[in-house]
Amino acid sequence: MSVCVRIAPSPTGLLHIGNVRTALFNWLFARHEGGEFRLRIENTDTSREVAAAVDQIQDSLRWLGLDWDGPVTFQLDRQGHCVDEARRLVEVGMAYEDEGAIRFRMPDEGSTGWDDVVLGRIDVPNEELEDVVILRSDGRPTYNFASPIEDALDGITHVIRGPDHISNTPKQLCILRALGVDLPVYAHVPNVNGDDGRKLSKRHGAVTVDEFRAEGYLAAALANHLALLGWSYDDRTTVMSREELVERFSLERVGASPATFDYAKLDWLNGVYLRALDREAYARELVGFLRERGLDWDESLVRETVPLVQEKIARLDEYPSFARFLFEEVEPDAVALNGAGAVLEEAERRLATAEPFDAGGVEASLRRLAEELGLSPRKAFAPIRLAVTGSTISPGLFESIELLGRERTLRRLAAAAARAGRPESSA
RNA sequence: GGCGCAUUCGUCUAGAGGCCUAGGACACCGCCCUCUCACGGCGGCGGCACGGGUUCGAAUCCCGUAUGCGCCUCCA
Repeated sequence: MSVCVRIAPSPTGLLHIGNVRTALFNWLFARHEGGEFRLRIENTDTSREVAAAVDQIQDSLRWLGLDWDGPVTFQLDRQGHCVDEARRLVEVGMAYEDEGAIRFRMPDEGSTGWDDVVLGRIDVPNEELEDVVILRSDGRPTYNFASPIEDALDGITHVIRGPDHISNTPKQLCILRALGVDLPVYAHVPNVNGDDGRKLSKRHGAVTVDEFRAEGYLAAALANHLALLGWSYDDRTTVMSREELVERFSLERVGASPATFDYAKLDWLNGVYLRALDREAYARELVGFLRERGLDWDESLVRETVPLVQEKIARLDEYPSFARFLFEEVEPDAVALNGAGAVLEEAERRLATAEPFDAGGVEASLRRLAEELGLSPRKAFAPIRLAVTGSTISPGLFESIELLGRERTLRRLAAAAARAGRPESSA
């Protein structure tokens, strides 16, 4: 039988990364099995906020590459069916009216259990199961009724969801049995927590897909990292492409204990992905990122900087501060420049005539300068870097100067020299 | 409070009774490379929550304790 899974977020806000991880597991499982992955929105009203959240959810899934099969379905659209089923259960005596609402009659004896793919066998004594409300007095079905019915309607074969649903499962199982439909397989995957062991929230850092995207993470890196939260392929494989994840994923290897989201590891992984990109792909990601940031820096120059920054930054959002000097004027800290006047003037004098004015030519010229002034390269280049890039941290100095061009370089060196003063006159 | 689930280095994890002197990765520390920052290389620190069993043998099985989380809504 072909596999069919679903992700069923409620449109109450932006897609939380924990739900995204669960969505990813569903998607990986479906793709691995050659089955279907569906998107169902558990909406209970049709307000404008809901419509916006629905778009948001779809954008997030699409950006991550989690494509779904078939149309997006809405819980609200199938209320009628749920109501019919509730009435039917009342007619056959498996449910009863209680002050206007309808409750499902849970069995009193025996137990209800299932073989959870992740947790193993779980059995719950039926006496602990309350007669749950399946239809509210206003006629709307409740979650514990609508959700399993829709799963049945959609032909869901595997319900892969968060652990907060474990105690709902026996109730849903009883309802499904009363309805006489096929039972799905359940897999309750563990939570993703913040570093304090609690639910991941804003104060831990980015929590929605949008936020990760805005911080310059690559979709493939995020997906890779998320996949490793609660699942692993073996004892040594960390970096896996989307294709490899699909090929290797299995529910059997999903662990039972909750994971803590490790931002530092994501940064490292993102760097790995960023460095692996070819120049064109990197440029595309970078240009797209800057555009979303609202930075209208010259695209062709941005593209030229790729070789200078690719190995240096782990997140795209590090780019602006790292390469700003190529697009905007700089203001080196005068105190840090103090006493470097001689070096700066000499650098200006030599670079005025250095040929060719490319990274190699500039490097040869500046190294000679350092040697002749009796300075270590480190010492000699520090003030030059500061004068030219405005920072003590920058891409390679010589490549940066080449890109900046002779004219702007000389101007910055002169301006810095004027503010720097001579070593003996430093105050 | 009741019920449920979980518990291996700081973090993600490997481990399905002997392969474990518990492996890998991130982080951290040190050294090397080096024009800064990164990258890369080498090395180091560091863990089976606790207590009882079972067994010739337990990180692995059982029981209990502790801790964390979840559910106990006419929320989803």
